[in-house]
Amino acid sequence: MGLTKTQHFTTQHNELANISKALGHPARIAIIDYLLKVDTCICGDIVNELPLAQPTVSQHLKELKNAGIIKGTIEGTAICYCINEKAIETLKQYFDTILWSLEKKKIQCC
Amino acid sequence: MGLTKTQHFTTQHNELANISKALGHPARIAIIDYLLKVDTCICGDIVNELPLAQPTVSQHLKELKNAGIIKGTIEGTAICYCINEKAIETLKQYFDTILWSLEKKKIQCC
DNA sequence: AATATTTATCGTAATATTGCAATATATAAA
DNA sequence: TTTATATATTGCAATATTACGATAAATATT
Repeated sequence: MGLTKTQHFTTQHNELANISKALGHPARIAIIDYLLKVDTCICGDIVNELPLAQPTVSQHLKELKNAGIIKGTIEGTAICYCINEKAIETLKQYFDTILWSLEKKKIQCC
Repeated sequence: MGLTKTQHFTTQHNELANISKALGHPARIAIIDYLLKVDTCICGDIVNELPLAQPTVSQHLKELKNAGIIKGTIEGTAICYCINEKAIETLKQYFDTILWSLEKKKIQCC
């Protein structure tokens, strides 16, 4: 098979899974790291920072963009990529909620 | 190829990617949701909660366990699964740091 | 011991992901 | 207009993931 049964799960579960999946590759984590490090948003040199060929980097950027984690706008011949704060906020809140739930339960059985 | 160039990235990047990857499937998000919902840690009925066959659920549980997101101990004939707070804490801190970095930069260019 | 119950593992088919060379596209500079 | 530069797309090979039937393993119950 290899085909996720997306339609059998809730929209919220699918959305969270999609964002997480987009972060599920070291290259994409490295891209985010780099975007945070540089001062400017013009990020044409991401390719030089990563140990991957240009088409591969382009593909990873596309996936991050599709998942809503980064935003990109054309700036002449370069592309301006930056992090979409909203997506990070969503994830942070999700994990905050989990931690809050765990505190409330106070069951430490395992 | 299909083979991630793990060795070309930092340990931290790989670790974050691994945890994120483990969350990158709606079934695994649903499992976490259920673990938070139930009061007891004995979770033998996860299979009945999910729209997937027992071997598939078992496989997803294994992945969550390998990534350190859940912990499981044998309780007689059943297995006691629960969330590993530490893993969630790691993720939360990661996103907290990102948000904090974004605030500091205050560049809203895209 | 025999049976039931619960979870794990194996094997396998279908699909997805990763990575890159080659090429296309699109703008900037000469 | 030609050339250089930057990014995207296509096509493809290698590997990974998803899902499940069949079966194994391990304990509880009778």
